[in-house]
Amino acid sequence: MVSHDARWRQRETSASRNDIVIKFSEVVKNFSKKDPSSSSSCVPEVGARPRWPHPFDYNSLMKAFSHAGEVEEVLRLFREMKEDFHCGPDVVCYTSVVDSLATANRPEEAVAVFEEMVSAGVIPDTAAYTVLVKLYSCHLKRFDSAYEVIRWMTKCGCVPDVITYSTLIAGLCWADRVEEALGVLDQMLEEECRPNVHTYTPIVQAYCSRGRIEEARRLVDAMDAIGCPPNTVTYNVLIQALRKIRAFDEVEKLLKHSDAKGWKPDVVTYSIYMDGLCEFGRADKAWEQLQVMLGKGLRPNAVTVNILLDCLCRGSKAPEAKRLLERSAELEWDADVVNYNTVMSRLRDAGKWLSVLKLFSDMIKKGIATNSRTFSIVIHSLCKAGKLDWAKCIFNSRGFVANIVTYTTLIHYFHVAGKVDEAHALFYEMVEENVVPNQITYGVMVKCLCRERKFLEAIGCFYRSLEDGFSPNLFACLTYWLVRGKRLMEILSLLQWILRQGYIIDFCVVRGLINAFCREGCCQSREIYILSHVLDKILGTR
DNA sequence: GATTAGAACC
Repeated sequence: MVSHDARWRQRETSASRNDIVIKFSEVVKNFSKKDPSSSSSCVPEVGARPRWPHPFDYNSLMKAFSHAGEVEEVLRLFREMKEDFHCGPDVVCYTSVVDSLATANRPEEAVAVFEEMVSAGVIPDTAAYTVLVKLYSCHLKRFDSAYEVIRWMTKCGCVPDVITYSTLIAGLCWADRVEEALGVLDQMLEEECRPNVHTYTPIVQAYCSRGRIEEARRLVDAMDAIGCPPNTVTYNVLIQALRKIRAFDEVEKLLKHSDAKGWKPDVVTYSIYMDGLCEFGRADKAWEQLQVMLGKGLRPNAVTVNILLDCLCRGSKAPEAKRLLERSAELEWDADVVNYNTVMSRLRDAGKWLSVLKLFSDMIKKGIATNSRTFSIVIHSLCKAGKLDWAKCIFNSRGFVANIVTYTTLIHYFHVAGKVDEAHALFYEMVEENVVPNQITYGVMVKCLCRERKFLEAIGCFYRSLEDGFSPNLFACLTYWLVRGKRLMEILSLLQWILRQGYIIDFCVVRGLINAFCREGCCQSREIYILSHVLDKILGTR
């Protein structure tokens, strides 16, 4: 069965499927009918049209699926290549698969495929080892292993190149180990491996994200001096940092001198700048930048449009944002699902459920693929307006993909409306549908059960939530309700159990408990004794 | 003809 999450991802990536189909048709042109009885060789005769898909073809397809985040398709093609066509993957194909798995955060499988390549007698090249470095450095932050891969590849006669080192440096920078990254840069220079703009930009970014703007500025200037001029991406990183500290004059200065410095601001540059202007209440100036962009022949993309729509919504102009979205085709804006979700969520917050429904209908008419987030916004909007029946009706409609947020929203509103049975039924349906409850869902359920004075069930629900880790907030919520229900003995045994498990009860939990006890007036005879015992347990004073 | 590195919105 396909999980909800996977179905959600399919919707999220539906736009990129078109690209895949185009690439697939190009590849298919090179394929003739599969003939399992003929020779298994995949190498065409000289001058003959290839009868079998070549590793090139497989690799093009695998890259397209990998780019769209469809790792299962990549793996299916990889298996097909090995089993159906008996055409052993070469180092390039193995590298694509390892990279795809690493990017999809499936490290064990990535390493297993790499090992399979070595066992199959395929010799890894620099690109293959670099993907392993990326896995350990950028994804797992296991730098000892990343260094080990570099030593190992060198021993095998494979020289690490500028990409290998830049990848390692990027990982170190993201892990806030800038000084160590600078050490790697020195090592590169010692080995006469010339750094490029990809090597320096992550370092500029690390300085920027830690507020070390002056060092970032100096490095950008130094890059020019050492013959590795910063490019648009480097400047975008710097501009993002300047925008955060509201140094808009400096951003203007950088843009003004861009020609002289040899770089061209792109749609990302203007989007960053406009987003900063919007965030700090300078919407008019942001819209001016849109004109500047258009004047340079740069078309706003979906991200730019989103920044502007969000800007309107923040300025209490959500209805205006809605009108722009509805006219997006005429304005030649490529409105996407995120744009609609942004405006719809703001309209939902403003209680404009009818406008939310109108935009939802507009999306469907325009053929813009909706996703779970869209449905959650629509459902939430209807629930907020007290239209639970309509919400349930849309929820039950065909083609609807509910996720954890949708379920939790509905459960919450059923609970608030006192429709406890429906709330419970949805919770069980969710579990049956393999949608895993999160701490927010458990919080709603605990409240729901406690309101009905089903304290033991609420405690059971809390124990179940521990599969997802201990949440002090959820624990505080449960104990608050137990105090209100005067279930002091239950609190005591729960606390004993929690402390035995080694979970940490923080200050917020203790304060919440004390407040709850005070509110309930638990200061008489036997109760005050139990209360004192409970507090001693928490504070470890007995 | 294919493989490895950096930036913006929700």
